[in-house]
Formats: sequence, structure tokens, C-alpha cells
Amino acid sequence: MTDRPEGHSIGGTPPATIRRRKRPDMIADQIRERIVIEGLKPGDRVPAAWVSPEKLGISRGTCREALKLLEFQGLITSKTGPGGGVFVSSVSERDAIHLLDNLFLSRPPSIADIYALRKALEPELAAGLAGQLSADEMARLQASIRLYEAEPTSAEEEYAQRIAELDFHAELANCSRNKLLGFVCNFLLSLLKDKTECRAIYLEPTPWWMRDTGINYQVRLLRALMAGDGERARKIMHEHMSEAEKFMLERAVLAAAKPKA
Amino acid sequence: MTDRPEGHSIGGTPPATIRRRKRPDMIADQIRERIVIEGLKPGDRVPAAWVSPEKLGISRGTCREALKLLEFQGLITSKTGPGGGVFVSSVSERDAIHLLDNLFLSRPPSIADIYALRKALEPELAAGLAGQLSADEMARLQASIRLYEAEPTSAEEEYAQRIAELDFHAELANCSRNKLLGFVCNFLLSLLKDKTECRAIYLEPTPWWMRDTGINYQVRLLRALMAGDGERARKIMHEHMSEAEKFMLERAVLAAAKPKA
DNA sequence: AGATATTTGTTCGTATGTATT
DNA sequence: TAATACATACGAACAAATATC
Repeated sequence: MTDRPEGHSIGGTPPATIRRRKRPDMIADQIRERIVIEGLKPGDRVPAAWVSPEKLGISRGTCREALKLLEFQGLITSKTGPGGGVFVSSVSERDAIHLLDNLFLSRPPSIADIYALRKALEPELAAGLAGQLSADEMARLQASIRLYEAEPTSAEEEYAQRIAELDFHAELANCSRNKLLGFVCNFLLSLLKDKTECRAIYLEPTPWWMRDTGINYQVRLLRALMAGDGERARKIMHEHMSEAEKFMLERAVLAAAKPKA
Repeated sequence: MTDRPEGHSIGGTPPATIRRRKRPDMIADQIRERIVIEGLKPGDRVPAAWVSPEKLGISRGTCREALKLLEFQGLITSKTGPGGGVFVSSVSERDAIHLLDNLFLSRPPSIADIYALRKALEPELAAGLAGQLSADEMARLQASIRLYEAEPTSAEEEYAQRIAELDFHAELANCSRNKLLGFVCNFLLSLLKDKTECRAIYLEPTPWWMRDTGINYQVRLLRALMAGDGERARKIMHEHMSEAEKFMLERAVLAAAKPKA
């Protein structure tokens, strides 16, 4: 009988505390909570006392498991050696989106699902950008448009242009002063890019009317943004999204109808 | 097979066999590979032989580590008891949201940022739910409202009611046929719940007019949903979000002005 | 440069709790 | 209720990494 003085009952709370959740999970949450409350920033050292098995009244293995969980979540990293220990780390937006992509891999949202969100968010994004763009940002956006201004001469070029078009929207998202909004928009773009269904559509030639109106939208959008007219920008983007959705849905049924072509 | 030729530390041989990768990682990959190749679907039972330490030639603890890893990744869950064991699961939405919370921990979005998204998405969510709710879902939503129908008599109760109010929106999100939309809405709610700023606001008493209009909105919303009137639901939710945002922003400046109270 | 000390990481065997039959 | 099968937790010993002297 390894007589642990108090064993694994943390604060003493004996009264019928039903312990459904696993211990490492609880410990991890506890540590995370402390980090949040104390306001530790990426790069900061997590005090050894917070993660010491003795202080926590748990075994090394359990503690390690908790830390591993936090590490997997990208919240901390640990370094070996003297002066080493546990440090707060920051998750990059790209990594987070990658993990989310994996999440939706098993039950991928439909094109309609994705566009329901894009129709709601991208106009908001556009409106928020009106009169806010720096000269540098504006230049990058205009350069982005130029990439697909020319008539495509090959299927590869066509595909590259379609991707560049998505990148235009990604640029917009990155410019957003509302980082949360920018993140979600980028996530939606990533979903679109990854969908094999969409890839197939992008590989087919785009009809002239879609290309034309597409570029038309972007130019009008930039003009509205430069003029600081948020409402016009919102309206333009909403129309653009509606058109794009209609186009994608039509192509999707076409592609489904003739999978051989 | 049963006992590995050499313990877990070979007397020497550092040069030839470089074992960079850790054993649990390798085992985990091995098991995942098998699951993918065999085409096991979520809910399927993972054959005990695949995860038995003896068959794998490893110790119980090491095997557990491997399983833990797969559990972190959301690929499996394990149930106790006879007939229990390891089962294939799909990544839980909760874990994914946890991940995102960590992303924004270091640069938390403002209340205005969050509500910019909520104002755009929650009305969409509501509209999509019109006439789609099952009797069971409707019952749960109504039960959720009842939790904060009564006048709160203490600060704790008040706080609990505020959280329950958020849970109502979480229920809505979970009902959504557009899982992507539901996911993002849940994520926004999680951000709100985590914000220390918001926690402080929630702890303060809610003025009667806010509570009243709050419940009013929910009841009207449910009525519109039951009637299958998507446009009315959208409008109601939009108003609700605008009101809630205004309220939160006002309380935020108040809380900032008198941090002592 | 090299030995040492410090800290994290890995793996084992064993004990204990818990849910199902 | 008892038995059983399984997950969970613990502690010890070993290994690797790294800063300091």
C-alpha cells in the first residue's frame, strides 16, 4: 500500500465530488487558467511551482501528461537543461488553420455552407476596411488583381489565376483591423482551397462573363475602399459573394453530372 | 516477441540505430495507419489485438501513452468496463475550439470585434433554423430559457443565468444544419465566456430592462422559428445582437472607469 | 574543450478505481 | 452483489539535452 498522505484528492474537497473528468485534463485546465489569469505572454517562463508535481500533489507521469496536452494545444513549449523549463508559446494562425482543416476533413462542409458564412462575413470585412488601408496595403491589393487581369492562355494559368483570386481575399483578410474577422475569413478560404470538389471546378475554364464580372467587382471594391465608402464596399462584396456562390454551385452540379469529362 | 530481446536501454549501439522518434509516437502512427487502411469509421471498435501491449511488444504504460496521443488528436476515445475498449471517434468540436481559444489568448479580440462577427452570423444561424427544429431540439431550447426566467436572488445565481443565456445560443449553434456555421458561432461564444473582461461584466447585476428585453427576444425568436419564418427570426436575432453589443460595450467602459467597485 | 549539474523526457512494473456483466 | 476487464494513476530508474564551470 503506497501510502500517499492525501493521494489524489487535490484541495481536499471530499464531499462527493464526482470526478468524471480525467485528472490530466483537469490539471491542464488549471495550469492554463493560471497562465490566463496571471496574464503571461508568449515567451514568458511558467513558474516551476505551477507545474511541479509535488506542489500539485500528483505524480510525475500525470503532470507530464497534462503538460503534453498543453503542448499539443500549442500553448506551451518546454526546454531541457539548466535554466530550462516550461514556457508560454504562441500558436501561429497558420498552424491553427491547419488543425482546423484536419477537423473538418472527416465531415467537410458543403460549398453552400461555406458561402453562407462568406456572404455574411466578407461584406463586413470590406466595410471595415474602407478608408483604413495604408498605401502599402493598397499597393499589394492592386498588384494582386493584376495577376489575373490578363486573359489566361493555358489551363495551368487559369488555375493559378483562380488561386490568385482567392489570395486577393486573403490579402483583404490580413489587412483587417479586426483580427478575429480576418482569421475566420482566412479559414473559410483555406477550406475552399482544400476542397477537392472546388479544385476540380477551378481546373475547368471560367466563362468570360464570370471572369469579367469578377475583375469588375474587385476594381469597384478597391475604388470604394479608397473613397472610404464602407457601405458601397459592403454592397459590392455581397454581390460578388452571391455571384461566386451561384457560379460554384452551378459548376458543382455540372461536375457531378459528367465526372468523366 | 513477448519480452523484447533487450530492455529499454541497449548497452551501447548508439551509432547504428538512431532512434530519434519516440516509441509511443511510432506506435500511435502504426495504430492510426491500421485504422485508416482498414477503413474504420467513427463509432467502430478498434480490435483489442491492435492495441494490446503484449501483441505490440511494449509495456502497458507505453501503450497507454500511444493511445493518449491518438486521443489528443481526437482520433479515438476509450471506454471503461467489460465490452469497453478503444473506439474510433471524430475530432470533437470542443477540442478544436479549445485550440482556437489558445490562439487568441495572447492577442484577445475586443468585444467589438467579437460582436462584429456575432451580428453577422447569429442572424444567419437563426434564419437557417426556421422550421427545421425537431421537437426534441425545441424542447431543449425552451428548457434553456426557463433557466433564467426567474428573477435572480444572488450574485452567483445572476452569473449562472448569464452563462445559461450564452448556453442558449450554444444550443442554437448545435442545432444548425450548417455545421461550419454552428462551429464558428460556438467559437465566438467560447471567446466571450473566456474573456476576463466579460466575466467581470457578468458578475455585476444586470439592469431589469436588459433582462426583460433579453428574455423577450428569446421567446419571440423561438416563436418565429416554430412558425418557420426565417426572415423574422433573422431580424429578431440581429436586434438582439445589437442590443447585447451596446450593453456589453457600455458595461465595459463602466467597469474600466471604476475598477475598485 | 570537456566534465558536471540540472532539468525535462521515456518507459517500466504495479496499484487502484470504476463500470459492466 | 460479486467478479471481471479495463482505464487510470503512481513511483522509480533510465536517457537525453543543455548551460555552466
